[in-house]
Amino acid sequence: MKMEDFDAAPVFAISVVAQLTGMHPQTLRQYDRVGLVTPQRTSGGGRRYSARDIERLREIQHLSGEGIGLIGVKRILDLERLAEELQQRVHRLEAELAEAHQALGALHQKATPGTDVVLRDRAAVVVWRRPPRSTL
Amino acid sequence: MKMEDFDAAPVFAISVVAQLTGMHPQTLRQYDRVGLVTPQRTSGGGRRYSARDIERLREIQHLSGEGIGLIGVKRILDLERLAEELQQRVHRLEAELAEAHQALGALHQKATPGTDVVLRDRAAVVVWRRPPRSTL
DNA sequence: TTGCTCCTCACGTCACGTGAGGTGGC
DNA sequence: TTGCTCCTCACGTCACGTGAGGTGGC
Repeated sequence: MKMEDFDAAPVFAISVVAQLTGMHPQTLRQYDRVGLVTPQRTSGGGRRYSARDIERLREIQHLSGEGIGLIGVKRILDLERLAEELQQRVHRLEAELAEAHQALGALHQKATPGTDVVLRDRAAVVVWRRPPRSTL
Repeated sequence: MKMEDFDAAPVFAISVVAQLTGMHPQTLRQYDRVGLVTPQRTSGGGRRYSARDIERLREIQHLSGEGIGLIGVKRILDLERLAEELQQRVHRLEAELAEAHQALGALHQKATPGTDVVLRDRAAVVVWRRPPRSTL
């Protein structure tokens, strides 16, 4: 069982979540109604919140405390998630570039004298063959 | 003179902006007061809006029309700008990686037989030297 | 049964757009 | 002067949190 499963497990009743977060149960139901935090349901209809739900509630609590309305909160959470994803993608790409850069350096030592390597910025790489002098 | 200078030139009086955007002059003053859109001022104290200001006003108009409050709008505009920046950075990095990738391919043809190149995913690159068989 | 849950309806507060009212400088 | 600008104060509307009131299932 992966850790994510624990985070997503629907275990907390609404009263427990209300105590944990200090939020009014009606507020939690309202958030559910507008689709901000949608807990799982028991067969009887009771809400069961996961640890991830609670974490999201805390983020909402923070933004709402700054005076931001629910529609705005939803948009902001989406945008923050998007920005986080992009940030990670940037990090991954930078690592791959550094790797390629290193590989190029190593390979260059093995290349024939007729080939040259130029590094632009930190990472951009260009390869060209010197025109043979004999033909000029 | 660069194009940016035209976009940032403070040329529109508040009445003109109100007509252009269909917004109430008082609303524009309110946005100024809370720091959402801060136009330049004439020496007499009059507001002068730039084309960029008006563009920002239209974005605000759109978000506000969805029922998002001013504080939320400010946060969202900032986040959208951040996401856009990151997106461009991703594009640039991907282009650089492709360039490095191509360079590696070209260089590889010139490399000595003792060196090898491995491409992971679309871009990750690893270089290693085969262990000499004679020593095993 | 008791304590929890569900739901809807309603009220208070606050944000925000809009207007009035009075002022001053091109 | 006329038309524009500035500002503050105030009102109406709406979003949102909170509460009451009545219901049903472990």
